[in-house]
Amino acid sequence: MYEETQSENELMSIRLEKLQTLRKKQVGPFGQRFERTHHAMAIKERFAQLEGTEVLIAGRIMGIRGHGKATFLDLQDFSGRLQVYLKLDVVGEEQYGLFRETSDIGDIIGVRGKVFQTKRGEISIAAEEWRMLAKALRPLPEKWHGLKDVELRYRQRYVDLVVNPDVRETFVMRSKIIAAMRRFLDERGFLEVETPAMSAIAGGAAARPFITHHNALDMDLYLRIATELYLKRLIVGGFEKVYEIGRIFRNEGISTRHNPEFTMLELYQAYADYEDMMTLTEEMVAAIAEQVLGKTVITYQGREVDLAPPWPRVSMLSALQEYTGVDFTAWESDEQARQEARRLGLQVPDTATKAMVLEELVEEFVEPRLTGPVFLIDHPTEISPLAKKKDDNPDLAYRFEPFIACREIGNAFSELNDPIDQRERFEKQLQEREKGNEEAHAMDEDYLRALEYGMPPTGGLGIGVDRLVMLLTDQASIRDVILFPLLRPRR
RNA sequence: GGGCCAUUAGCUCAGUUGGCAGAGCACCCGCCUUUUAAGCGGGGUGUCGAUGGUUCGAGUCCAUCAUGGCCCA
Repeated sequence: MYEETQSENELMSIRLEKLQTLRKKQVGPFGQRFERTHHAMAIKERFAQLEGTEVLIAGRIMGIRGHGKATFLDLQDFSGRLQVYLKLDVVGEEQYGLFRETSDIGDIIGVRGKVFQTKRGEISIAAEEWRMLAKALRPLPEKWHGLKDVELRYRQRYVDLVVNPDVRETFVMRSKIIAAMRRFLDERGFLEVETPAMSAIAGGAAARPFITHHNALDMDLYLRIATELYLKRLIVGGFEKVYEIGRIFRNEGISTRHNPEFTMLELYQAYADYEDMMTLTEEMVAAIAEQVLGKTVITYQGREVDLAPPWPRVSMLSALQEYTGVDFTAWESDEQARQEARRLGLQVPDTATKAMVLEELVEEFVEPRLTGPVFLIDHPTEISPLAKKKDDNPDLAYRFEPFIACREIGNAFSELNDPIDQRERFEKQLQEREKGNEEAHAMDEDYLRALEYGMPPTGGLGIGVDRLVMLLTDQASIRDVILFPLLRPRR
């Protein structure tokens, strides 16, 4: 893909010749700073005041319409597009000729001129002077179909962003969503912190980590799979409300919902519980939607969802029973669980445990029904090794997962702050690991030591930021909300 | 990991039953001083993803591989 064909070479060599022409005329094809007075959109919006005044704008040429001794161009900057009218009489023969001789669609130029409106009503700049700021050596994709090839769009996102305005808009939205999230949390007294992305133990989630190596210490390090255990150490240390919006790395497959590196919000609030986290979640998501979209009713892939609180709470096991007739509490063995799954037409490996079967069943039969915003609550303790057991039923944990449009967007619980119980849970996870479950939790002695100093009762919440962005921007693939998603290197 | 689909010009795409490789935009040359998918006249710029195979002949049929997409695990 990156090697050039004959004709691509020809297209580029024509542009290189134009670049040489610019050099010969002692006009640099790659300019210096250019002081703009306005963005394109500002000129359109404030035309009434600006008409007749001189402005300086800069941007990429997205269209050229030549008319002999006059030329129209479309100049695109971050705000939008504006037409520039280049007339031989006004700019003079030399400047006009140079433009016709050396410029192409894709070039970045600066223009000084007066604001006016054409006969047809198009707000434009009548150029008095133009300057090449960056000569483009490669041609842009076609002007009205843009760049459609999905692979090229991801591999050459810079081109995608130049020619597909909706892509640019999605990433602007992403930025606004994260800014709104920060604002919401900051206003509530949460402190933003940063914890290690590399450490000797990767904990806080059930996932396989990436391994890297530190040369000076001659030791392997893991990239984090969650920020959880460090953030809770900070609660031990006396921070009462903390959050981190951080890059997480999980060594797993790639799909429309998974990228090996992604962004997660995790927050912890001392003296709170999962009920508080549910309230916080619904208020935060609704507030973000309100700030970014101006409303709480969103449409995701053709389905309308209202994010306004409160969101219903649905117990995981009762939902399962309702939709499948299965009673998890009646399972006495892994074998029985597997039989139930197979009876319902699900393929499960012979090594599947009760917990694994439960997760399969929920994914298959419950999640597709969770259209509205809803909290799926009270997960079995054995699949929630960091969550506090329920007082009235130790087999269940104070845990929930928020679902919007059938998609899990987070995970939260009343944090387990009993170091003795936590040690037992870790030990169980170790047994899992010995049985071959590579996603089982690692033992973290230092985390246990921290709990042994005493952690207040704490509510914790994790939100998949990319998935939230997908929902609010109505994108079907996580790759459409990550600027540079992971792809196999070409060749 | 498995199934299905895609890969043809810089971009977006046609390509019939196996019979000379096509269009639009972009690009090049000429004309054109308020156009806007500007227009008019002329020009095709290609390792048909790669490698094998079948065939007198392969973009087209077969096999393998590569990359991507969708679905499943």
